[in-house]
Formats: sequence, structure tokens, C-alpha cells
Amino acid sequence: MNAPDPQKPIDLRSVKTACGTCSLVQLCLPLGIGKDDMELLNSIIKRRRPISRNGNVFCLGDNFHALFAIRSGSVKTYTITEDGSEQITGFHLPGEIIGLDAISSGYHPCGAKALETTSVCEIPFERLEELAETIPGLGRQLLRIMSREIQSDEELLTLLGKKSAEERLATLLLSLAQRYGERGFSFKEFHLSMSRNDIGNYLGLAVETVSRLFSRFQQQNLIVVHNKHICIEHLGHLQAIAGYTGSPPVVNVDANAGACVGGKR
Amino acid sequence: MNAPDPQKPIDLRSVKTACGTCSLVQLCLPLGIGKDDMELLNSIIKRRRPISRNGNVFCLGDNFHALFAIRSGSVKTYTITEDGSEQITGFHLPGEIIGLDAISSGYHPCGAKALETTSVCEIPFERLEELAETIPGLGRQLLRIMSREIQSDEELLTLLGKKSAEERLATLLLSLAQRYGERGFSFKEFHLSMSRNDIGNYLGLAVETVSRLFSRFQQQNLIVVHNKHICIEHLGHLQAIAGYTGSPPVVNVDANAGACVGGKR
DNA sequence: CGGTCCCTTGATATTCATCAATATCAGTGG
DNA sequence: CCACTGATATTGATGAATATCAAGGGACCG
Repeated sequence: MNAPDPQKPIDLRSVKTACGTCSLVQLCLPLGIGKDDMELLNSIIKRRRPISRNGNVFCLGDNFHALFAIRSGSVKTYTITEDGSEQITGFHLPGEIIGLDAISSGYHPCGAKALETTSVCEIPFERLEELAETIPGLGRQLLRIMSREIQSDEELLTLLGKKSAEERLATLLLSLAQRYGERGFSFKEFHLSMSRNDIGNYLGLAVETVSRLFSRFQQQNLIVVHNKHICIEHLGHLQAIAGYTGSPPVVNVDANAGACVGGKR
Repeated sequence: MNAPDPQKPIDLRSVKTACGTCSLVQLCLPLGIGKDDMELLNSIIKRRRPISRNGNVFCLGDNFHALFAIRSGSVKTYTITEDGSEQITGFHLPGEIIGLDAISSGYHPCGAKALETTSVCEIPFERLEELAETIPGLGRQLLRIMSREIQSDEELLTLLGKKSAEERLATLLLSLAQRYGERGFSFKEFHLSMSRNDIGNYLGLAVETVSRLFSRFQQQNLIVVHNKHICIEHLGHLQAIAGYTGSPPVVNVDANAGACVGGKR
């Protein structure tokens, strides 16, 4: 069930113990804070026992009291629309923080469900805020993480607003490839922990369309698909499909626009 | 070129525009911080001269050095995709903070352009971070604002991923109505500062579709349209179209799922 | 081994984009 | 005030992309 780990980048035992020895430290909350401070952060974090597939990390509507960092496994976050259908808002891999959208309202506008057996670190938010007052680097990193989340949501907006079905799936595959790569796994060969249904839901497509696209991509020798196992054969070509036309993006189209108010370019 | 110097103590203009007397204080950054602290915050904020229609608040790719709060007018934020086309990521009204997506990378992944004559407050980010270390409430409010942004992006994702053209336009109209209402304007009658093109772009629809929908909504007596002036005639019906089916949304569909790990409901 | 769920593939339907023509609006200058 | 121009908006006709419906095939699990 678990993804293959070719280089064994993650020693499970050490991951279990503390942020200081967690291999995800470069991706996660403690990035850029000192050893002593890390110890403090470590002391407020609760490591929970693994959640099995389809288990909830938190539920839609839950009171917000903590953020969660994914230690291993993977998670989908989703909302339920007024008519009862689900919209998946993200797939999350180890090192990513979920629950950020709940800070403002005090309850979770999204639910989070494990796609496979998953361990998470629970980070009580009040204590995190207290800590951030004494560790400036921590507050900064939290802002950076939230900013990155906003940025990635914006990319997803573009995907849903402008891209064709082909472009959408190619973009998702490349995103997963890159993120697996950043985590020490192979970027060209990985396991999809989510169902076709989830993929379609996330990309705003019908399941059938997703299925057809996988078939088409395979026919074109872009990828090899075996159930949930994906192998990317032609990264460049896949990037081309995802929207890298190769043509240089024209940044400032309108010549008549005034200069920017805020700042030098 | 430069904004009026906020340091001068009893300059009428600065008094007029200071956070302490700004009508947007309930919506904006200073919410929930004390009078003295407000003065501090006020001292780092630069008020810029108005930007005329189509002028840039900041440009795509600019180095990030400040957030901007909208004081009056309205702004669209947008990215340019690889193939050179624009995707609008948001319309922003007074009291809203833009530029949050630039914190993590240090440059602006979105541009921001005035839809009409617009004034903004420039909030240098480094100084804001310094200040947040001494004013805990400020850091908290910043997190809340970012969280709200994430939440609203997620709603937009649902809109683009699941909703029909009709639902999308109705949702946008209701969102604008509500936000104008919160700002003390009429919620049932307002002026669209953006073009049909912008609306279509934002909603992931062709201009022609938007135009047809306006016509159809008007035929159905839901709204009255005069160019850019909108009057909502049947709020309830519009809400129904936007997705409020009236049927209670079933929150926890799956009975077999495990209990939530994080927290009590 | 049988049942269930998930995935795939084909045929048809629908929504919305695109193309094209006209209409309206906002400036500009005579 | 009017005529002129370019941008913006509306409306109709057509087509393409993708959803929906339907059926069969395969994987996983007890």
C-alpha cells in the first residue's frame, strides 16, 4: 500500500521521535529556527497514532484547535457544497501543514481524510501562537507557509478556470512528481494514493474523462499506468501538455498601463 | 509622487486617513488592537496618492516589499499563464489586503490593477513583521486575514470545479452584494467596476456567456441591469440559483469512516 | 469463490466556447 | 452639438469539449 521508498530517505523510528531528527524539517514548520527553539516547538507537538485509510484527520465543521503536519502517508482536504456534493481542495504529502483555513473562523471549513495509512503531528494552535511570540522565526515561517498555500490555491484557480482536461491531468501528475521528488522519492515513478474519482473531483472533471486521459497518455507513451502506479516516460512532453508552450510568456502586455505604484521591478 | 508623510502629528490630511479614524477598521488589519498600538501601526503605513483606472498597484513579478490595504475603489488581482493569457484571481474592495501571496517567494506571483480610481495604504512588510513581534494581536490578525484568504480561495475552487455558468454568476453577484453591504453600501444595488470580460475571466466563462446570463437573469426579473449598474430584485431566488438548494447539506455522509482524530466536534 | 467496488470503454447528450455580426458606450476633436 | 473612433457589450448560429448514461472488465476482500 505504501509508496516505494527507493533511497530509504525516511527512517521511521527517528521520524517518530522529534522535529530535530525529522527528515521533513526542510519542508515543514521548524524550517529556519534554532536547535533550542526547535526543542520548544517539539514539546508542544503531539504525535498521534496512525490513521488508517478513510479515517478523518479532522472533520468538516469541527472546532479548530490545532494545525496538523503530515508525517507520512497522504491526505485529501475537501468541502461539501450546499447540494451535498464534495469538492476536493487539495492532496497533501508529508511535510505539508493542513487546517490553515480554519484559523479565521474557528472551525474547519474543510474536512481532511487519510488516503492511505497516515501519521500526523498535531500542533495546538494557541500554544503555537504563544510560541511564535517568543520565536520570531516561527511566526515568519508560519506566514510563509500560509502564503505558499494561497499561491498554490491561485495556481489551482488558473487550472480550473483556463485549462483543458488534458492540461489539468498533466499538471496534477507533474505536481505530484515534483513533490515526491522533493521528499526524496522518485519523481518519475510513484503511487497514486487517491482514486480516479478523487482525481476527477479535484480537477473538475468526470471520472470517465480522467480514465480516458490516462489511457490516452499511455497510448502516447507519455506515461505507463498500472492501476495506481504511475511511471512518467517523457517528462518534457508532459510539461508541454501541461501548458509549457515554450513560447516566452509576455509579462507586461499592456503598454498603456501606468507604472506600478508599489516598488521597483 | 510621495504620499503625505504620516509622521507629522497634526496634519489634517493624515488625521483624516489614519487607521484610528478609518471607517474600515473593523474589516482591516488593525482589528482588535489597542489605541497606542494602532498609532504604531499607523506610523509605518504609507498612504499613496490615488491610482487611476488601469493603473497598477503592483506588477506581476515585482519584488515583494509591502502589503497593500485598499482604502477606496477596487482592484483586480491576476496571474499570466504560460501561454500569455490572464487569469483573474480576485476582485478586492476597500478594507481588503492584497499581496499576501508574495510573502513566501519574495516576489509577486499576481499583479494588481485598479478597476477604478483607487487609494491604497502601503504596509511595508518587514516593518509589519517587526511590529507584530511587539503587538501580539497584530500577528494574530494577520494570520486570520491570511486564513480567510485561503478559505475564500477554496470557495472559488468549488465554484470553478463544480458549478454551472448560472451558479457562478449568481454567486459572484451575491458575493459582491454582501461585501458592499458589509461596507455600508446598499447590498441590493451597486456598480460593477469590472468589465464583462473580467467577470468572464474570473468565473472561467466566455464573455458572451456572461452577457447572455445577465440578459437571462434580467428576463427572469432576478436583477435589473443598466450597463454596469446592478439592482438585485429577488435575493432569495438568486441565492437559490447560486446553489442554496434549501435542502439540508448532509455533512457526514460516510458512516464507515473512523472518528476524527483531531478534536471534539 | 463470489461479491463489491473501482475502473475502463463506447454511445449519446448537453453545456458552453467560438465565430460572426451588430449595437452601444466613452472619449476626442471638429 | 455632432461625427468619428475604438473599446465594450449584446445577440444569433454553429461546433467542440466534456458530462452523462450504459455496460462490461478487473482488482481486492472476505
